[in-house]
Amino acid sequence: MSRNGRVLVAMSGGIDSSVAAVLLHEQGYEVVGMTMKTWDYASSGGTKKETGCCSLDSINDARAIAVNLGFPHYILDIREEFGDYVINHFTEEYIAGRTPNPCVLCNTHIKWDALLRRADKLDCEFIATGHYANLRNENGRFVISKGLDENKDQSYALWGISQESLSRTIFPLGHLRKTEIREMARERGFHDLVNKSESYEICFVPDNDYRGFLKRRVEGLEEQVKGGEFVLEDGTVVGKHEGYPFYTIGQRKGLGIALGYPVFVTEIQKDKNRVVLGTYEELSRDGMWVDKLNMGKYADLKGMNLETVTKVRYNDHGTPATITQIGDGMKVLFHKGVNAIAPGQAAVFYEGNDVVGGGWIKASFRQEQGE
RNA sequence: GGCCCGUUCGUCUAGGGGUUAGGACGCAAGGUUUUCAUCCUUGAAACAGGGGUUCGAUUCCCCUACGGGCUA
Repeated sequence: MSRNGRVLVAMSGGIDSSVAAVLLHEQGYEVVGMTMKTWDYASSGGTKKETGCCSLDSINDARAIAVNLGFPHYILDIREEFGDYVINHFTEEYIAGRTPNPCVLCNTHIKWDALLRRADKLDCEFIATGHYANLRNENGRFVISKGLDENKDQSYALWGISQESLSRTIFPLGHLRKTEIREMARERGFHDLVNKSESYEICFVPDNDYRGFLKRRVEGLEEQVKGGEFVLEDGTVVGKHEGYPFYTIGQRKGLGIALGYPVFVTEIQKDKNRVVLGTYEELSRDGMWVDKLNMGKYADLKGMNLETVTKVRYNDHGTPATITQIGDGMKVLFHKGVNAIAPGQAAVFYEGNDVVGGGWIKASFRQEQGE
């Protein structure tokens, strides 16, 4: 029955990873299911019941699929390593005045490593996830490319995974559309999955209130930073804020500032505890510096320019940009202005549908200030 | 102390004897989204108070309160 080998499938309990497991099973892989527990909801202080990927319900949902199809299912407890690395990084970044992306960080440094280690113990050659992305081997490189379903494409979240990890990874859903996934689940009688609402919050912030989480987690933070000033780009003070860590560049909602026109956070000045506000036009930047690169399609771009479409956020459509590798960092020059570049978020470079690589945004600049 | 002007959603305002009192920003709720955000849709929300005139007053008139201009 193991025509294709053994594969460890990361199952969150949601429809996507469940269908991924089902498909691999039907394709003749010897499937082993694995649900990761990254966080204990009891300790995050929220009052809402568990809804995320690590809840008891989710684990049971994943297990039910495994039982139904007759393959083994395990729970992988990575609370310790996840908490130390991802959550500490998360709070440190906000305190540093940046905007972290814990999901990408987890994929890059925790999830794949943890899965592969467990895969080794269970004699699995491969691991698989329910991400909407494709993967191919070309010129000795493993190249991630966008999922077929443009609206669901998740390649952005995967830029940080090492070549070595990718060499053992399968994305069974990359060539499918969400509507097809739903249809497959329905055909196979998994009606609960079809109706299950998807969870979008950070897995360790189940009530979706990251500000509350930060306040609970960092002793004295709230008192220390509250009462800073909102200023316009010309320095005019227009109000008081809750503290610089509670804002992100590009943010509009929750400022409580009514000037007659919409204003956005354009800059966070940590040292002065100031949050700079500006118009939509004032959010625009011409380029940025990206570091901690992980290259995908090409091993190295040193000494050459590459035309790409670069995303600065998960949900960004991407903007044409010329990228130039300088040392271990990348200089990105956009062909037109890009709004709301937030240091701490990930930048991902695309060539067509292929992920060239990515890194963490260090700083953005306007043309006259660049170079 | 005399003579003028102003007071409309939380904010800035449009309007003007019969209007569902309009808009922008803010706020709230949904939608989109494995981060934070953005974006989209919908919603709640006001005529300073008291008297008149009138079929009818937020609008016209008169007082009271709070704000701006020449004069002793």
